[in-house]
Amino acid sequence: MSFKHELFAQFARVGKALSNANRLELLEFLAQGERSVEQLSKVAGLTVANTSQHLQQLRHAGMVSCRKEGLKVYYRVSGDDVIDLLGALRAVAERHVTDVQHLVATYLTVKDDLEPIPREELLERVRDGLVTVLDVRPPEEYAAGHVPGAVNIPLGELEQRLEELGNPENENREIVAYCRGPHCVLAFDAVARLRERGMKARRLEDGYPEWRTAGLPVETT
Amino acid sequence: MSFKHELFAQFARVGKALSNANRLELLEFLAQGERSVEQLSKVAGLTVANTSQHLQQLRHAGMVSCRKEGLKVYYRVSGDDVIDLLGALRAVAERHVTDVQHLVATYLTVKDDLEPIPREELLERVRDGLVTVLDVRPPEEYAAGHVPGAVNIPLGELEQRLEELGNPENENREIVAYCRGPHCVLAFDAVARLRERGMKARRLEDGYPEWRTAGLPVETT
DNA sequence: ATAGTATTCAAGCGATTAGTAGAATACTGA
DNA sequence: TCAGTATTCTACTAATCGCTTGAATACTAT
Repeated sequence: MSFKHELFAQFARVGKALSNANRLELLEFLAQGERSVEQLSKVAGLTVANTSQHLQQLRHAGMVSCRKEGLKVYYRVSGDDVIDLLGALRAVAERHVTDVQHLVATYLTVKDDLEPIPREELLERVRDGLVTVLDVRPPEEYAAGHVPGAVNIPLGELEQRLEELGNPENENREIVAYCRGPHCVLAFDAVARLRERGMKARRLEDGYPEWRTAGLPVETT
Repeated sequence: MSFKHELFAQFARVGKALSNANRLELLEFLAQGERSVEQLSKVAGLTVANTSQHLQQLRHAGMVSCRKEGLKVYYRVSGDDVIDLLGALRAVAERHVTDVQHLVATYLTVKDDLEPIPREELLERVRDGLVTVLDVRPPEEYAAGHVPGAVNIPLGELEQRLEELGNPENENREIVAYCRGPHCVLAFDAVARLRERGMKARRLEDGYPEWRTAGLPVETT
């Protein structure tokens, strides 16, 4: 009978790792690919020491692994099952925590208007050459892996680099934007801006990590 | 940008619900079906007040719902996505927390010897009438739902009621036992005992909640 | 060696959490 | 109405958690 108790205690250790907003944010960044402690601390707005401590908690919970290269230590999620877990967590929060629905409704009012496109559908259209895929994440994240054929224009440079997207002969070609995940605001923003310019733009239903773990093809460099 | 932070804070609320061993145990029982506060407190070995408090935390995280009937309040998981989340948590713990592997190896040394059978395979064999399915959970849980055609013999009564399983004309008929979930010891025990008697017994890979949420047929009463 | 950099460790604080115990609430049946 | 029962609420304590600060470690380049 103590076996059972021990087992639940170990499961709870993984649960604990998920019980803090900053750790979840770190995990989401790690889901994009390998990152150093310093990068992570910047992006999450935490001190380096604090970030390091969170990362070690995640490591004890078996959710991330690390590798040392020279001075730097690079962390990564330790398997696709971790990304699945994050997805399941998100799903429950979205469906059952009314505050999340409220938040999403408040900040992403245009959510339904953006007509998100499912992964499989996008893949088909890419194969048929019907769409231009736009990756609005920072170049480092794009370099670590992206949807095949996607054009990388970080959100901040979108306005200046519009011509990279447009095909003069076919100005109504559809653009599908994606970013880090289903709640990342980058893609929402991009679609809104493109539409302001009269372009036909939609959003991928989720982000790059989900694309990759779904076993769909990816491209690097 | 505060949107993002708020969102992670809400996800963390769900994570917090998963961060305590007792709450996870309560959730596992709830995954079997509806239960009153008193039942839950008994089975988890907690005081009623404490159980009630845990349940309310789970409710605020949107993981359980409740319904009042007369004096009693019945709790239940608020959707199949919650069961998926528990499964994902278990999967990560099993694959990455070495202590879990150690625990399982120590207490369930026979795990591999029991040749667990996957859900789909069992369903086929049941259809072909090749196996006898044995549900070793308590009668209340059996009544709330079980694998079609399964015989219910709680573990404690197994030795006395062996004849309900055996077919005199075909003593080598295979028996597949299942219980609450992949780490519940009931089915392990049952298989071990049946094998001691020279019977051909195996274990279902996971338990009843997983069977049900996989969309496989269930039977009640 | 030495200086510089990335990360981890250790100690300490305020805030949060798990649990207990006892009172309060809500409902049922006599 | 009143007694009995299931659940929830309200303090309260001990333990844990998140974060900060400053020192320690590990590695690189000069």
